[in-house]
Amino acid sequence: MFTMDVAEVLAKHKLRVTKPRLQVLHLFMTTNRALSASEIEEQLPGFDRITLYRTLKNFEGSGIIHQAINGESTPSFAMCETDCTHHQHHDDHAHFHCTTCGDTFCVESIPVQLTIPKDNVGFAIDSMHLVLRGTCQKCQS
Amino acid sequence: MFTMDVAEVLAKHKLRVTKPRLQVLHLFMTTNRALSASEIEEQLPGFDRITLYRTLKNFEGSGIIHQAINGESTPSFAMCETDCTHHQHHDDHAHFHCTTCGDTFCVESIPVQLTIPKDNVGFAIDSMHLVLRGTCQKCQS
DNA sequence: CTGTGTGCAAAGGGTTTGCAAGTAC
DNA sequence: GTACTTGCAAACCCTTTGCACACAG
Repeated sequence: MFTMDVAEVLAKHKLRVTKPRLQVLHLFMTTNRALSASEIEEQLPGFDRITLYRTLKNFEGSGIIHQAINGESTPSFAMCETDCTHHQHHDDHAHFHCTTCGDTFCVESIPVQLTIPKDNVGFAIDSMHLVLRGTCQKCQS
Repeated sequence: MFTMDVAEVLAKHKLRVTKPRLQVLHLFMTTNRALSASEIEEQLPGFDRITLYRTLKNFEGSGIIHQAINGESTPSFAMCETDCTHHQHHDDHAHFHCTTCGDTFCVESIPVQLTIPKDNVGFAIDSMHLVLRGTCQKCQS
């Protein structure tokens, strides 16, 4: 039963196992793209919106999900594929955003690593994000 | 007098020369970083907020400014360094965002070009954005 | 003169905070 | 039992829309 796996993930990250958290985490574990708060609300009718925002913040802080920077004003989140600690996320891949349907996908086939010389521009770079925008396969009629 | 240059830019993009547009454009032309709507409001006390949003949208549509994707939920804009047409912006460089002070800078020394194979992931890629996040020189005490 | 731009009010969407009741451990 | 979590209300940005007046060309 799926609840077992989902609960284990919560426990591993030292989060209390509650129904809202199980619902949201299960959704992420069965979705192959990044989700925004409003998309999650559509998938979980009746889910309390405030609880959702707090859940997302908790999951992100615990390293269960990472924010997929996609150039939109409303943030999307996706599951971290490997273990992430609180301060070091492993979202070292590009993200693609379809400007037609609004979906955001992790593109793990395009890795992103901190290869830029860190000091030749005077900035201390903590993270790099590669954002691809265009039209996804489904929307290419 | 600076007004001359600013007005010329507006005229070149076939925009009517009005006081609000001159103010906003002058601010962009004398600022070496990307600006959000709220930052512009701070710089231009008394400026009408609605007019500001419309001005930014007009400037972006005319290719005078481009949106600097920086991973924040509130968009920032910077001047296009070369001529941009309505549909093809030349913001082909990385953007750095300081997570301490919130400033966003264009990093023209790091070019970004559409070199990714366009079809090996099923996406038709229209634009690529490289976002660097960390601490700017000023905030590195 | 004509069409575009401005500025005010109002509304809309996303997100956060305060607090009492509920629940995981 | 205790501390954490939920869920409701309310508030808080940021941004857009409608409309009358003003102004650039």
